[in-house]
Amino acid sequence: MNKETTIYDIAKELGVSPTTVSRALNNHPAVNEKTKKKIFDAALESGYQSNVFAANLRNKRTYNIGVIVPRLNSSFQSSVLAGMEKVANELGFNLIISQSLESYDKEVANALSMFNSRVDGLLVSLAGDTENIDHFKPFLKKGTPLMFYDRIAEHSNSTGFTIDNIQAAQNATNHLIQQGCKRIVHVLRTLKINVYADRLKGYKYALLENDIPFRPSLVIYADLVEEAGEEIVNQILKMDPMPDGLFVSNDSCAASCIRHLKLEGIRIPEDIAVVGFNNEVISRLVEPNITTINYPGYEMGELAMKNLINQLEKPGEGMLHNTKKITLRSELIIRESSKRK
Amino acid sequence: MNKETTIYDIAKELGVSPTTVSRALNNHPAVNEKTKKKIFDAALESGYQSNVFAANLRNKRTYNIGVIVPRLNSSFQSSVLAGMEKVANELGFNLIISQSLESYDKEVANALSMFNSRVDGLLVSLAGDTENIDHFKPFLKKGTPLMFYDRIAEHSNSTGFTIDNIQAAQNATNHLIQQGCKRIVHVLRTLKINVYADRLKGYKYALLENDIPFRPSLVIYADLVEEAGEEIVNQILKMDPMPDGLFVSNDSCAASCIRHLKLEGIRIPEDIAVVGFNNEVISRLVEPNITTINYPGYEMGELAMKNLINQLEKPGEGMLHNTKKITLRSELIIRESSKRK
DNA sequence: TTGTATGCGTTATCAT
DNA sequence: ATGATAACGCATACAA
Repeated sequence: MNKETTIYDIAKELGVSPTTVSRALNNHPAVNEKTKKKIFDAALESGYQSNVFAANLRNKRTYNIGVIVPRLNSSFQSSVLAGMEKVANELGFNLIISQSLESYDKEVANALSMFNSRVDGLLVSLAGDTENIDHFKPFLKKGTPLMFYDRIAEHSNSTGFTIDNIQAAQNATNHLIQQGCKRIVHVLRTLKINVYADRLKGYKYALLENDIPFRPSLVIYADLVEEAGEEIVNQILKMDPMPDGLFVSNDSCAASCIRHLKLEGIRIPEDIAVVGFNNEVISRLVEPNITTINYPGYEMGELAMKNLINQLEKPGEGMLHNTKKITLRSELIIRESSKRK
Repeated sequence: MNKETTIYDIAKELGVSPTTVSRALNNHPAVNEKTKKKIFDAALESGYQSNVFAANLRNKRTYNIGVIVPRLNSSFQSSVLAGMEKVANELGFNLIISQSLESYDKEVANALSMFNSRVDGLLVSLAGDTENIDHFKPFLKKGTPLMFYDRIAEHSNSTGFTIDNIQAAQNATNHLIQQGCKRIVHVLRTLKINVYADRLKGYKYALLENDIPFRPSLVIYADLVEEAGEEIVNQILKMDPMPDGLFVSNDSCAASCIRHLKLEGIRIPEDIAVVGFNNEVISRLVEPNITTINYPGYEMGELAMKNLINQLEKPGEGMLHNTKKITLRSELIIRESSKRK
């Protein structure tokens, strides 16, 4: 391992001081153009590479943003991350990503690791297990910007990016009712996560609005993955009378349900009308195409990252520095899986 | 911003030297158990947090691994990343992720940024644009482990993780031929990427094996995204005579093709038998289910990360330190989209 | 077992 | 416009 070039080496080589080299390399205005040129040339020549640690040690900044996601291999989450990465990259920040795998313990460990890595800011979508967010307190105490997205901490003071899940679910359910559905099954993951709790609320509101009684037996809790469809359909088949509407909290799972319903000879949407959530690619490819809620994940990622970095650069000044909740627009996209008229 | 606790503060508080504190905190054997206990307590009490930069500045290690992917929001890539993150996390490494968005220029910029961030190792899946890999030379020169996966650099000396794309495509094509197909369309992205070049080879080999002439007009180059299906189907419809087999290089695109073929009244698999690639979730949800090649992305991510870190920890000793290519098992999964008998 | 002194590479302060 | 110096916080060679 040959020693690396430092500003001292360049300084010695050119007969100037390290300070001047540092200034030149950082485009400080108060340095002669000719000197600057010389220094840049020498730096290039020698393959000089700025040592970020030394710089960080002084600056107390890392230009790293941490992101904690429930899982990386989710259609929605990877869209969000793509949006975040794009913005971060453009603004000169790196993304450190870790997954909680829906486990509170892992989330705590990841938060600690992010804290020790001294990320400049942190974006989090909470794990399903998480009931308190004390593990993020060190960030707040230190003044490190912390924001949540999608699965947000309702009762914290941190900014959260969401869609209006209540309204979205209400729209979805209302739409099913308008199509003539009277017994609508709702499939969600867990009430611990705000996202699903809100959607259940919206579902209930819509029923109420239409004088349809809420039946707890029509709410199914399931892992919203492709594999869950079969079991969900089994439960539906056992219901008597059979439901005539199905509102599933994500599209992959809705697609899986549709597939298994069809295998049982049930017609979609005639026998059961189906609505999904997220507007994943899959909703446009299965047959029939799935009515869904467009959830702008990529845009949410961009927006969240922009705001986080904005707060970083201009503390206390950013438009959102004391905003608690940013709600993105989402809308119902009606397709064949629910269209009866 | 209140000043942070350092080992000096703890040292002063306890009347010992900073050295002792440093040693205690790092579990150095040569330190009295009682002293160690005292120091740990004081550290906990004061909310001491080790400064990674100062440590890195000395150690010249970051415990950060860089990953450059073509895009984050891809079903395959996010599986790989999930596998990588799991292993890295368990072994105490952070993941810095950036996307090239298939652009050579962005890849170069990202590589530079990773280099400046001094990642301990780098994992790369190349952009579609990339024709040379000189931008990774600094890593090699410095001795930073560099490995490729999926889209590997064929003529470099770096380890690459792949599946046998030639064999996989050959199997897929052979299967279609066995189902009675004589005019098989192959859809791929670009020959610049080894993955697709190899698959085209496998496709050709299978034809050759079965005395079917290779017709360049049956090879379609397209962006393998959901949106591309319509245009691909348009091209197919113009072919005379109509093809009777379709081998698409990923499942989302295959699903999209199937959808548009069906909209045109073409029966799958009777009129055209279809094979996809990757064994994405979608392949099990559309109708008919898509015959595909199982590409173990998650496992590839795990394996690549394990090997990279292994090389990091035991330079020159790892089982793979001088291996050029690791090939994972992949297999043809036959489903309804191609099954004629 | 513990401590002293020094270097890691950069940048901010102050002086020239 | 440039330079000398100190400080960032840690870890290690060497000394005791």
